[in-house]
Amino acid sequence: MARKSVLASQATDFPQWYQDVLAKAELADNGPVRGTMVIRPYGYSIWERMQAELDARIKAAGVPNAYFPLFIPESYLKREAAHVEGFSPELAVVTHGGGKLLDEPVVVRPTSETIINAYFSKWIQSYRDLPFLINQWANVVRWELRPRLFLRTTEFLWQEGHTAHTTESEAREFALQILHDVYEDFMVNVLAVPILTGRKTERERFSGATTTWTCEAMMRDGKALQMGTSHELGQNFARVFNTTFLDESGKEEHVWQTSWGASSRLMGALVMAHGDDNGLRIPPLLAPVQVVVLVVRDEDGAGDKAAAITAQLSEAGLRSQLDGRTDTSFGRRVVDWELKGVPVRVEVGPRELNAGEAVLVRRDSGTKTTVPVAGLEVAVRSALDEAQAALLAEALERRRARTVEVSTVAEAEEASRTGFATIALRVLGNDGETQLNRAGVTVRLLTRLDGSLPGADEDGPDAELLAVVARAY
RNA sequence: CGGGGAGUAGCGCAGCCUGGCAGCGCACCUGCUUUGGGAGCAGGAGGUCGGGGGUUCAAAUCCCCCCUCCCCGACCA
Repeated sequence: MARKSVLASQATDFPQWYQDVLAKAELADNGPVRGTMVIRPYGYSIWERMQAELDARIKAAGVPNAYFPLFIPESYLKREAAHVEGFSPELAVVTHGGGKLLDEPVVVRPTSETIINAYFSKWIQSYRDLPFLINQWANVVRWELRPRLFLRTTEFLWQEGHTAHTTESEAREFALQILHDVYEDFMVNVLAVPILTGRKTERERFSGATTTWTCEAMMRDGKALQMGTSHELGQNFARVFNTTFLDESGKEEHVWQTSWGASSRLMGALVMAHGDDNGLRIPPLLAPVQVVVLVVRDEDGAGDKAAAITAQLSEAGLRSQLDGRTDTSFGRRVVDWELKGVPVRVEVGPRELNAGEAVLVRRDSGTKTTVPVAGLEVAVRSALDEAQAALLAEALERRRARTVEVSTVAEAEEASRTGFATIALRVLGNDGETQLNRAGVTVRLLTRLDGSLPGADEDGPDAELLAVVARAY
């Protein structure tokens, strides 16, 4: 009964490990059309947890949900020059409908700024209507040249928020509020993934935005992943869609807008930020199943006892599940739950029964402790709390260890082989960014020297900014 | 689209060079024994060998064309 490895090891072949774990943990499969993805029930249950956590934060920011059409008139996209230029190569365009050639092709939304603005201009009349806030949960399509499950798929799931405000500063404030109170809070406190927040460089900015704010994290292979973005759109879309309002003095003004999104890519972040050679490690606050109860051997009523323990844990408010299988070897069952990353495992066998105990195993550390069944929920809860904190601490430490300050572009390129590099923007410059791009390295974000967010206009040769550069997914 | 690798059972692969009954491991089904870290034995089912064309008595194998997937780039959440 020697243990065989189920997954490729991360150190040997990280991309293979990623594919292995998606399959073995039953998260997703490739769809039949290149770049499409089937999200399996276990994977989807995790996504639903992400949705629930994000949605609650979005609502707390005062943004209600709505739904806009999948199909957008092609002409809408073409109105905003930078926007259409940014998206045209990745659009899916429908030319036929009902068996006939369409007069005007419709595009499958790559994002919904245009169609939402068409309705904002209809609904917004007065400063009294502002701020106008909308979020939608939807699928979008961007024809990808190089798809990867969750990280970059042709069709993906996301939420996209769209807001309109009376002033630029109010719009900026809102974009940053979403960045911090929705994205950063969720990513750090629920996903247990430490992130850097900052501003995108001009070439990394969203097509049609004036400023893009981003959340970037380091994966276990040292590469960066953009986990969410919040954009200031200025009046770009308002002008082309004529989204105006009458201000208090009766003057007609264009609204100032934001848009912001986080996608099913977060699933990839979860896998690559915490997963180890034994499978996923899901942070307890996110986990759809927080604790699984296993019957080691169904003797002396162990099966019944395990069911009772599961009920006990559920009643205590823990997301619990009983694995009552007895036709599969114990080792197999353990490996299954490790692959799925369930944070805590409770093992009940004849040995513990007599003593009124159970074995509690933490997935993140592998730590095993024997605890009394009476009050088990307290021990489980504290194990979950510790695991949540440990995953965040581990990820933070990895990022710290793999981030180096450099003072030349060549050093930045070298450091990007294993992690992040920070370099003064003044030293990097536009040419340095080009040079790094050629080597497959991008500027992930810009911050002030102390790591705080720069102003949206804090730019130019005088700005004392720091660039964080890395290879990215 | 450029460079590299690979398509053979659900998954992982051998067979191809040198043409001659389509195989192995895991998974699956049945039975028995098992169950404290991927159980054992016995029996069984499962294949247009990515697709099309060609050469040949005979093609997974040789030739031509096409398609798909993976890795590294260019586009991007």
